[in-house]
Amino acid sequence: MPELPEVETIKRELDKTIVDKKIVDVIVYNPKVIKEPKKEKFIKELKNVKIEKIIRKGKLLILGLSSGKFLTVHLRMTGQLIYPGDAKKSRVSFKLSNGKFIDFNDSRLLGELRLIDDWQNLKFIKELGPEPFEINVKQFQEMLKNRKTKIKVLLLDQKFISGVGNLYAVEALFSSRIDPRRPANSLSNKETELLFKEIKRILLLAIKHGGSSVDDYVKVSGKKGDYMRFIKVYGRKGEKCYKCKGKIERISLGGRGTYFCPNCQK
DNA sequence: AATGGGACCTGCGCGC
DNA sequence: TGCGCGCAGGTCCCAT
Repeated sequence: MPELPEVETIKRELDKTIVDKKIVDVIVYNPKVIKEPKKEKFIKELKNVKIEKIIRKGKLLILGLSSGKFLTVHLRMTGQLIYPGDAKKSRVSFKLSNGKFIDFNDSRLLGELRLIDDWQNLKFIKELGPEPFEINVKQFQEMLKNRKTKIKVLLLDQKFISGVGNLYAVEALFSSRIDPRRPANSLSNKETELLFKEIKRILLLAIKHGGSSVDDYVKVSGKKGDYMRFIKVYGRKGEKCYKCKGKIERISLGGRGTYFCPNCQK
């Protein structure tokens, strides 16, 4: 699932491949993924427009265009951006001035494309919490102080902190040895400090390795990320904990699958 | 504020 | 083998 490291990986690849290229045509195979404006206007306003820069905010990609508008891309679960694409099984394909395509694939159709005047006015952006790299440990501790929500659920809340998804939340809690069910305000200063450090360490390590290809995520090149070999608990229900040889359990928290080692995480 | 549920979606893996 | 079902998770939305 694309989280901050996966989206950042894509951002960096787009910087190298499609920035400064012009969109000459837009082919819409499934208009469902276009949230605004309507398909016809979407196509018309993207033609003959240059892609000037790529911005990432949390898990959202924002393409700055020469028209002054912005194309936002949220991959949700199964979205992919592929370059060069084949414009065959995509949902929307953008033909560039060099004749190549950048494809937006999305098997589950949960992804979102928007062509808008000002991305900073998006509700999603206005409500977005800070990224872990934008705050210090004191601020993180302050944010947790009065929250009774389970720590795992809070880490997934993009309004609280942005960029962390299910996989990295679970991994950070494991390496911090914190039980995901603990109320956020029950964590000691020492624990919150460790957790904060581990979140940042794991996100950075995952960026370094091009993200985790556990579901549909692939890089813009179509190649898989390489973080899977660092995964300690995610998806390992019933398997042996690498640390204590105990059994990894899977429970549901906030409707999300949550993997942890009951022996190591207290 | 916390919590739990459904909705959106489709492909996959499971049990029978 | 084939089929139906539940589940996967990011986000929004609603009810309590």
